[in-house]
Amino acid sequence: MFSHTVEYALRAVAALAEDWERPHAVQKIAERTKMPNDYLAKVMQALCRAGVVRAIRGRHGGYQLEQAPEKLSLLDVINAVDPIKRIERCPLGLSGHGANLCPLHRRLDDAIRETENAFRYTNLGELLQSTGPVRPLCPIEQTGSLINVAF
Amino acid sequence: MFSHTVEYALRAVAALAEDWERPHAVQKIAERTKMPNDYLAKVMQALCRAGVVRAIRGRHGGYQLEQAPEKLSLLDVINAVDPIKRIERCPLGLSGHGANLCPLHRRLDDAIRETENAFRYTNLGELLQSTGPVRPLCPIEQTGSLINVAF
DNA sequence: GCTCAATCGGACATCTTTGTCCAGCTTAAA
DNA sequence: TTTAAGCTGGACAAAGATGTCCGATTGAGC
Repeated sequence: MFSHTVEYALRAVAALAEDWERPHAVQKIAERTKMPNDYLAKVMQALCRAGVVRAIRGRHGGYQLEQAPEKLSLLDVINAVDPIKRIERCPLGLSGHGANLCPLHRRLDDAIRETENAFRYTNLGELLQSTGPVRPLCPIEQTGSLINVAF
Repeated sequence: MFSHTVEYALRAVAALAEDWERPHAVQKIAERTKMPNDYLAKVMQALCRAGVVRAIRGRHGGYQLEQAPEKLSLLDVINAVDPIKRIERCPLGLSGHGANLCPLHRRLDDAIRETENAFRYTNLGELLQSTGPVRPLCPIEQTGSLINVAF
């Protein structure tokens, strides 16, 4: 239901959010999040243009979140790379409807709106903090030991 | 959020549902629903293979719903052409997680599940019958007069 | 049996998404 | 000032989604 690009963007910001006040190189993020390096580079550029992350060029540069994870909603990230489009008007282009959708498109748009809201009201900070009965963080193997990361 | 193919499939079954006990030719459906004739033909074949509609070949043939509109959910239609995929396991392929999703993917999957349910519990019959304060059916111009159709 | 309307299904064209490659620019640090 | 790490952006390749075309096949009605 969501594009690869969205999935990648979310993984990337989740990785940045763990230590958001310093820059992380694309290559490091790519290793961490197991996605194609060069494609991630494009995604990061998009996130940068959208103001979600900041690019620090030059040696020891990289990308870092523009704001604290608590201030960044999942919807911000999604809309930065692959905006969720509500159904504004009759897709059949029937004249004289304006915003009056038929029952079918009303249902579809309702579902889109619910999804939009679910992501609007979830911020990155929550995801990092969340703990539950079932272990919430994915462990990842790194140089022999297990550490918790945010996906 | 939904593919063109899904949109087309839904329009098509909505058109069939209005008079579901007789076959409708692809060309008629295409005119009615304003979509490309030949592409619709492919979509209808998919719906047929999935058991949503029945094909009647030969002269005076066409497609008709396999069941009454009340028995067909929007999810049936969607899954016939472009299945909604839940997130079953960690997309990063991290070992040792099984069904334990991290908070990010849990959120994503929750949203997908909600969407799935919204469509699972809406049937075509409801859409045709629904009347509300705002006019629920799209009027479509046909040979000079206005008639109501289900989109 | 013949004809014609209609589906069937393969081939192909086009566009978008995803993924790759690389030369050039920027900047920290030696 | 030189070097190397790292982003920038253009070009391009591969794959999938969408759209088009057309001959083959089916079956109702004459």
